[in-house]
Amino acid sequence: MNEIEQEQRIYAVIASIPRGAVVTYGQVADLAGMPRAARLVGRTVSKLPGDTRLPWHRVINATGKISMPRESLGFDRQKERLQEEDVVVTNGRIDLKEFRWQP
DNA sequence: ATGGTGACTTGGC
DNA sequence: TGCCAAGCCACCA
Repeated sequence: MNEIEQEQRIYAVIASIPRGAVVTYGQVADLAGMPRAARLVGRTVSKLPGDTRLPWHRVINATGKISMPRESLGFDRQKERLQEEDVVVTNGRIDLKEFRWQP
């Protein structure tokens, strides 16, 4: 599959994440049929246009943390969006046991 | 070609 | 929990 096709798959997976739930980059990769491509997912997400409708904020890393510097603008943006949909974020961390989405 | 760099993950201590 | 080393994928200087 080509680049665009990979992006489309990743977008589709992210778009399917229900409100109030989160998934890890690796999980997105798996669901998109691209195991071990977590980094690709991270890179793809980082290049999303600022006005995208995709719920990219529901994607976090395997340790349950927001993958961005705590002081960054993006960090705050993601945190706000998550809390807005009742996802508990403490110290940039989310409890995967409770909020991880399992299709 | 070659080494460095991420919005990553896993295993070990 | 936290830090590290390796493995991993795509990109770029």
